[in-house]
Amino acid sequence: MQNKGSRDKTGKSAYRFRGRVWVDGKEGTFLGYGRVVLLERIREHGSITKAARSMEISYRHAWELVESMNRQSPRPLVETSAGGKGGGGTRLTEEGEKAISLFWKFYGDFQKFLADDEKALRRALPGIRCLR
Amino acid sequence: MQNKGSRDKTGKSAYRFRGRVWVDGKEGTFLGYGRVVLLERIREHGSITKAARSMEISYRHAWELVESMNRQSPRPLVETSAGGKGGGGTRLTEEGEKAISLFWKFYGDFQKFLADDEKALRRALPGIRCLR
DNA sequence: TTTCGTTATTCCCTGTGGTAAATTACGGTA
DNA sequence: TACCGTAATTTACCACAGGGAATAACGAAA
Repeated sequence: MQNKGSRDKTGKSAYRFRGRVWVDGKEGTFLGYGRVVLLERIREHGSITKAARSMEISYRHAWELVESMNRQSPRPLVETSAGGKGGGGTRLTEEGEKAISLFWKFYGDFQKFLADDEKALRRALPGIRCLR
Repeated sequence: MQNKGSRDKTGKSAYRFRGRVWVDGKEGTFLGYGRVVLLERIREHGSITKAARSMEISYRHAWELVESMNRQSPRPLVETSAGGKGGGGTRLTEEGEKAISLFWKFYGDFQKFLADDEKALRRALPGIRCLR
């Protein structure tokens, strides 16, 4: 079968410039997309359990992410308490808020870079649409 | 133990802004760092077998990457021949050369973005060094 | 002291991406 | 025709990240 390759049915290039960004700490990933969404869900729900359910990840996984973030920050992004009223809970610290806004800034800049660079590369290499 | 968190022994922030970029085609990844290095090794060695060995990946994996790239391009990036003198071999096409230079341009732009944005974010948020 | 819902921890299971190895196909060359 | 080193393909196996379930720890309130 003939390979239509790089174009979709509209004739536009089917290639897309993609990527991911994250912030590394001393033991690997410190902040990434999923981690920051988790922080936001924790702020919203006040518990790791509910935050995990809302993201459809296991409590175990969510807890490990929280632990990893807290270990890599001089001050925890999240404070937990087990037992007590309502069984306990989890609350976002000021540090956590700052981490969220820092990451979204980074993330937003990156999305803009992707769009701009794709445009620039298409302009610079007219044949890019088919890698010609 | 006290969590030293975000600084290394020099007092500089231990956080690093990282990321990956790739080019998506119609069945997922089309070009990425490993794939492009593979293309270069194929150009250098003239065989998938030797290219794979030089990268310490399995022949199977290398072959799948080549297949995937060829399927997603209107013209193959790599041409293979089985049998014949020397048992056959693999050669990079003009299309393959273009793919390599396109990706490295994209990759280089991204590295620059990472450095610039890290600098900009540190300037914009003075407390970023400790997420303070 | 019992209850309750959460955090914290452990154990087992599984899907998956990959390697390793064996086998076949290939086609020039001697 | 036999040989050779590669491409192509199949099968078996393995490592491990993550899910799920089970259990303990916790501490305020009734």
